[in-house]
Amino acid sequence: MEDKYCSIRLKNQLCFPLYLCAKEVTRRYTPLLEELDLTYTQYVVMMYLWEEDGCTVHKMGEALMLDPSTLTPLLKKLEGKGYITRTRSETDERSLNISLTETGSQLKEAALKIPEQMKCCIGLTEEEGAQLCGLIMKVLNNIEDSEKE
Amino acid sequence: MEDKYCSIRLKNQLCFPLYLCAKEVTRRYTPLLEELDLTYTQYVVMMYLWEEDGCTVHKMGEALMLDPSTLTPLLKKLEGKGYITRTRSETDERSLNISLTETGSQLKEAALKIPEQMKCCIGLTEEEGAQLCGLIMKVLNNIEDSEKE
DNA sequence: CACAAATAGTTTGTATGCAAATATTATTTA
DNA sequence: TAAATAATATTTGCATACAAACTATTTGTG
Repeated sequence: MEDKYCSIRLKNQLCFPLYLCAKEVTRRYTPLLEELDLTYTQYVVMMYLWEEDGCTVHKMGEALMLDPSTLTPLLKKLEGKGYITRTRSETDERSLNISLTETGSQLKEAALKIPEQMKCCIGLTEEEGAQLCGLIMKVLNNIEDSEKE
Repeated sequence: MEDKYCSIRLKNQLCFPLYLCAKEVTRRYTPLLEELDLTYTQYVVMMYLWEEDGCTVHKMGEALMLDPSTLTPLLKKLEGKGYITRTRSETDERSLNISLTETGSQLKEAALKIPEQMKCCIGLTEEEGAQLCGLIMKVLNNIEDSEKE
């Protein structure tokens, strides 16, 4: 006999393990990042800055898909730690330039060990990782598309 | 020439698209769940209750991997909406029994349309979905194992 | 040029999430 | 059985996240 409510059973939702996995991976980062005095999101922001030093809040938000209202307090915290500076752009007073301090820049060295440690925790082969990443990107793209509808 | 900092580049992190994907999927649920007056996490809790009515906070937390300190305020909100009741267990005064009200139970009907709508947004084939789910479960298990170390 | 519209950040309000500390009740053990 | 321990939920503190409202600045337009 077919269960009418089959579709709404927790174990039939893809979203739930996805949600759990992201949450647990993030949680697993926490103790590793303690040494750098960074939270997970702060770590992501720093990774972005190590590649795009001097960007604006807006550009960072686009790249990381983070709302400016999420970034503002987070960037102030990073400024408080002495990792970045926040200065109004001279060419456009609306924009805020986010730049690494010497300390923030050098933190990159200490951060090098993090990916290695995490790779062990996640424990996928190169191939599985690529496969997972591909599927995730597909979902991400589909989600964005479905929003325009 | 090999880049020393290659491993720490944002695009080489598996965690980042995973984090983004979960976040975006959750965000995508929000407008759909508005009709049920539920947030995403509240929806997950309700799905659990539709299968495990009368459970305790502890048992729910184990199953959903949510801290009791996350569940307490959330369950109070669901109680405020009239979807559940929270009553001390008679056999063990430490435990709290979470039960669906008639309204909460009937909400299941309206919720039936949610998975269908989401499946479209996510846009994976049956096979891709299963593959993604398998990989995610593998990561989840590895993470948990790595914690015992 | 003046005013409307757009852009960039900030603030406020609501909802997670987890860790650590706390309170209460139940169980174990000496 | 009295004291120590364990189990369960709550409270507190901190850190995201996003939507909506707001401020300041810049750009587009009649």
